[in-house]
Amino acid sequence: MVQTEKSPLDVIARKLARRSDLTDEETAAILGLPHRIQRMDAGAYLVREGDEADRCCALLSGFAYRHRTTGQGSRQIMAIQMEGDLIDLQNSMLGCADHNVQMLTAVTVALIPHKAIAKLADDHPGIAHALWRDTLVDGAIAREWMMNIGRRDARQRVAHLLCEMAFRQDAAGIGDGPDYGWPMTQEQVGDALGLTAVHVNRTLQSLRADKLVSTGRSNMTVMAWDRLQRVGDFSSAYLHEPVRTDVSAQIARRGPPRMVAL
Amino acid sequence: MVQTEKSPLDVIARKLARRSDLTDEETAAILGLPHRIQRMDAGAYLVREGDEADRCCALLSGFAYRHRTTGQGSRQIMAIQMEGDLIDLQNSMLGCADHNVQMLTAVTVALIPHKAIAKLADDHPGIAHALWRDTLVDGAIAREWMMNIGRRDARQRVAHLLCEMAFRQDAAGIGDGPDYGWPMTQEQVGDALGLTAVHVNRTLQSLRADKLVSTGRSNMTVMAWDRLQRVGDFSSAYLHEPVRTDVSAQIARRGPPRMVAL
DNA sequence: CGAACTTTTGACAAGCATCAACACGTGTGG
DNA sequence: CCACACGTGTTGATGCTTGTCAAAAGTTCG
Repeated sequence: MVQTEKSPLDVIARKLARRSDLTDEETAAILGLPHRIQRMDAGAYLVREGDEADRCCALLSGFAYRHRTTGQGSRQIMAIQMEGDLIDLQNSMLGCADHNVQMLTAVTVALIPHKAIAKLADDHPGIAHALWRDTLVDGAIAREWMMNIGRRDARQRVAHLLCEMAFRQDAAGIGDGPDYGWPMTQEQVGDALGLTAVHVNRTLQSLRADKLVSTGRSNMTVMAWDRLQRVGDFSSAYLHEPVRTDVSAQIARRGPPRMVAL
Repeated sequence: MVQTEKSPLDVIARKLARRSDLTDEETAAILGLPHRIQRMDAGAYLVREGDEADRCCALLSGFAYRHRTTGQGSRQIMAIQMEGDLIDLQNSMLGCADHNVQMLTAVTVALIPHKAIAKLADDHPGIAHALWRDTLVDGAIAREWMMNIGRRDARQRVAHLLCEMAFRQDAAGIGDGPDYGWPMTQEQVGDALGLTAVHVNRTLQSLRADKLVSTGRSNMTVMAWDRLQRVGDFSSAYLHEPVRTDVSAQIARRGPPRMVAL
């Protein structure tokens, strides 16, 4: 792989390369994308529903989420994004934002004009393919959430979300042993899972009482990965991450890894 | 537009052209895709979860659906597909099927090797873009379903699904006045909305009693489009169909159109 | 005409929502 | 340094929406 002296977009290239093969030239093209680095506070909006979205955002650190509200004002969180994710491809490529993108924690992002991305895709079929795959996986995750919300009870839903957050952080190389970031309030968890905050609270207490996991302000610790996985009916297939013996396989076999440097 | 003597793939090209501009050359390339026409019965599987999916399927007539089951055996239907839809792009482009694709009615499909589609996308940036957009819209629909299931009550959910079915059939040019195809059993509706068949039954009865809609074996009639839309909290924005004065706008203004020839 | 689905009905149970307080930690300004 | 507001987590009491179970009625099709 090309070793361009640590472009901030490196995280993005690596994320895409996890699921698609990129040539050195393609990697270089991604790293050369015009962008503006920016810090944003927790709670800040990147885009609001209805906006004309003309830029796309690469998350360099921190967590963000995508959500929408019904006519009656209840909110549905549709996705959690983390380091390396290209967020708002959905909105910016379709022109008009059909949902909000908001920061969950303080973050640093790279803002990229959507035209530059479209051009990149036009010039490099391999990148077009990689971006398409990224969108396909995004859809797969959405379908899994749909199943989670539609067909599992509260205990399963919460456990499933915990599993996804842990697994994805490992895959992104930002997990730390059995400890993971847990940037959501219980109200946000409720809005992601179709539950009320009160019920999430009780459900989390039950999971903690069973020594499956412990959750704190902004961190969680997975205490029994395999049991948590069973309770949450979690299988990582839908995330379409390559199976890596160092991390994922280890998780699958016997719990969160001690962590392996990337 | 190129008038190639009615290739069966014409429906597909038209669907893509609804949301993306295609040059004559690109249209011709789509129509020239290698394919095999096949009839399938209601209930037949195109792909099962876990299969290696190496072909993609274009729906030429009839309805299909995509679904998955939890570890406990309950089913979640994730999408309904109709004439003109490219189904199983999701599975075939990711290699391994993460959900089932099954026919809802008797259908005719065109089976296309996924490699031919990948090559088409590589050779024609405009087509790559169109396919990507199609996937983006698929994701937008998934998010709307997520919100429907997670944050709306049974009455709203059912009404919303009815609206979506009607609207999409109009957009695809297969609607007929206030009458539309309604290919789902109440159990399937339940599995799509995260409800039980029994509750769907009661909910449909309530909607019928309120003279919003009438549903029969395989058809439905929208009796009060604007009220149904309000009850279902339905706004067609997420479908990202171009606003056409002949059909969509008319629906938005005063109910299902008398139908306009395409 | 009978088998297999579907739709419909009724009685009852349960999971989750709702409402309302209270506890706790954190940051802010006096 | 304390007082206070504010967001978040926690608890309890209560009730409604929806699920469950079971059976009957209607439909489709060989």
